[in-house]
Amino acid sequence: MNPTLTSPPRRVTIVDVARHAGVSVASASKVLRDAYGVSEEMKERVRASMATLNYRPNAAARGLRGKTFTLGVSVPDIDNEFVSALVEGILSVTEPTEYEVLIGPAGNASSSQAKVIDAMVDRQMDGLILFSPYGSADRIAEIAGSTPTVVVSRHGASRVYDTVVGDDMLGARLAVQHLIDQGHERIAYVTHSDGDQTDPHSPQRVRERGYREAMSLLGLEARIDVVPSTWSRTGGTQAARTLLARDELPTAVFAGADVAAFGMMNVFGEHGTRLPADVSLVGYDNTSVAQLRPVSLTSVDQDASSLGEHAAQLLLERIDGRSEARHVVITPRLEVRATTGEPRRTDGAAD
Amino acid sequence: MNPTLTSPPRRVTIVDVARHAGVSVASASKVLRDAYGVSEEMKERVRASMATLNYRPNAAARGLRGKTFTLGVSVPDIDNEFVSALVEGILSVTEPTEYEVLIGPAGNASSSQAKVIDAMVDRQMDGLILFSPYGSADRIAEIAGSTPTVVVSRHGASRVYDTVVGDDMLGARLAVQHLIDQGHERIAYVTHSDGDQTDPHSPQRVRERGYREAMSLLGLEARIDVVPSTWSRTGGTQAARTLLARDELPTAVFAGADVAAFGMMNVFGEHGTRLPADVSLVGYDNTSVAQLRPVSLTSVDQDASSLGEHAAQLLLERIDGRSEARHVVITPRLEVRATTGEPRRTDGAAD
DNA sequence: GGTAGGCTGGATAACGTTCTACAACAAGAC
DNA sequence: GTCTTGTTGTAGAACGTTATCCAGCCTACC
Repeated sequence: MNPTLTSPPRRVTIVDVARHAGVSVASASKVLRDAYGVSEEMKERVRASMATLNYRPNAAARGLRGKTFTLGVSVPDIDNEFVSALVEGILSVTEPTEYEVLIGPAGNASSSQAKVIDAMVDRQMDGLILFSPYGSADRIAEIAGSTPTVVVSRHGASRVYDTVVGDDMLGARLAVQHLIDQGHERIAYVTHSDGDQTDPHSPQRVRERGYREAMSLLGLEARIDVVPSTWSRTGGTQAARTLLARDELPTAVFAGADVAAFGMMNVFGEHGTRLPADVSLVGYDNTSVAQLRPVSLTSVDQDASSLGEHAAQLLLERIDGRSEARHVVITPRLEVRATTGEPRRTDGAAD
Repeated sequence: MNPTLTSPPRRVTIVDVARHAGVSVASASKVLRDAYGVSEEMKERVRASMATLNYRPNAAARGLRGKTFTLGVSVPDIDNEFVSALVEGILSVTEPTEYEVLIGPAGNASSSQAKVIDAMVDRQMDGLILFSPYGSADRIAEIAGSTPTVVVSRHGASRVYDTVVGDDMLGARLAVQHLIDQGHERIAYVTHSDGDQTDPHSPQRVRERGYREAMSLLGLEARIDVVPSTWSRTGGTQAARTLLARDELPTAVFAGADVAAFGMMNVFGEHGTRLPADVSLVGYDNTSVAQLRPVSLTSVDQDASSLGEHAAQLLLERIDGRSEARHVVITPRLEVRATTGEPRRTDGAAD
């Protein structure tokens, strides 16, 4: 069948298209790019040749001179419901465009994150969406200097890149307020202490500030109780074990992320600690697992999908040439479910 | 600071490295690639220059002649726990290598899948891992002809690409056998009917065959009951509604995927249908959500992470030059949890 | 009827790498 | 001393595209 039996048929290039249409390569390139200076008639002819030859431009070659039409999304772990929703939002915006989205699994170490981001830059991607990146703001700014960049879920505005964040201060306040409204006073906050501890712009730190502020505002500063852990299922199990090892369990726990809350649920379940009878639990992100009926976790919703849409929108604008920075803040909302209720009356005043 | 104030500093290229080290570009390229014909002394000198100049090769340019050191993983939806585990397995193998993994969100339509796969080929990726692809076997073979390819979770061996699959026949049999052992007879199977209906190699079809065979083998062919739906949370809710609308609920449901089972759990919960008292439920994939204590779904485990490891391993071998195809089958295992139990005695013989 | 200007189309030099072919040289064999 | 052989380094042509310039040609205007 194939004239040269051994090797696979060579890919059709723009040269083949040009020859087939009887025009120069330059002209073929022009119609491919919709550039100025080609007659309607020629456009049609070249387009027809592209179709019959089944031509697809080589993105690698394109990248060398022009654009790659590729957007990179770096995420710490894809094993995160929040990330799925975010990506879905991004895709809904990019789908009608000619851009392709590729996701880089960046891991939770700042070194592996840097590696993935570098890899995306090295592949000449046209734009980057970084989800909750660990690197220093300077490093991000440096990258943004050469490649349009939008940062998601990391506070701290910049002049050189755009940001899209949920209002984590408010989200934390909503969670704490809800618990206090129900009569809780001993409310613990489970934080994420991986990555860059000192970065005041990480969601975990901002949520912590929201928690502290809400507690203080309601006269509970003495009860402030921050449990260091990580926002993962295993982090949650560890945090729960830490709490259970104490003399007295707090009456409520605000886990900074749903995943951590899930880990805690497992441990509480094993120990016969009931939710919300023995302890109330609030998560963050309102992932689809939290919405599962057997789980029914009270959680702060920050509309990941809309975060993603905004991010993609901003990125496309950046690529189109916008140079002043924009910063979008999404307002979170508390979704009350079955894991929160009134505290058990422990001290004095029996039933 | 910057000599040319406006534009960002030009990237350092191999030409800069060569000049800095006082050698030719060709030689610099040789040490970069660890190619034959360079003295130790020169290697060191060039490596030093690369380090001081902070040189990173341009992957797009590399792709034009050599390799891009990029592996593409196409997945229908990343909002799938199984996929997360798969990717994790892949990364554990590729991490020590110089290859970078990028994930393409391919969606559930066969058109969008094709688009993503094309995009990866166009970007000159060195190898492809396709998870549960929809396209025809011919189309996949065509791609595999030009780019090393490993197909995951799609049965049907090929001479031109490798495959890694769970033994879905066996998995289905394990699930059905378990239910029958507990005394069930009216066991429904919820299948996925998106995509290519006629493809006998899709997991849904193979699991269906396993289900039918197990039922028949135990004399229950009259009870065979295949519920068409989709393997997603909403698919599950629809399937559950369909079942509830019948005169009589089956005593057990084998959902072909955990996600579908989750959707069903929600609906059953709303309707006061208890698990397993009123109906037993078995999933497939043993996702981490199934393992969550409040969920505790009985499920077939096919060790996604090991699937991923095998796939990555095979792909690296392919890239290294292996040309005969290899096909790996992973043996699944049933994980019994709280959603399965003896059927309620409905007919005759009261307590 | 000359010429300025607007359209079309094409030549051609990049872009940053790889890799083949070859040059230069040294060392050993006769 | 010449010839072979082996080692180390380099020139330079790809790879597939983009984008800048320039050459025709046609029209319209003086």
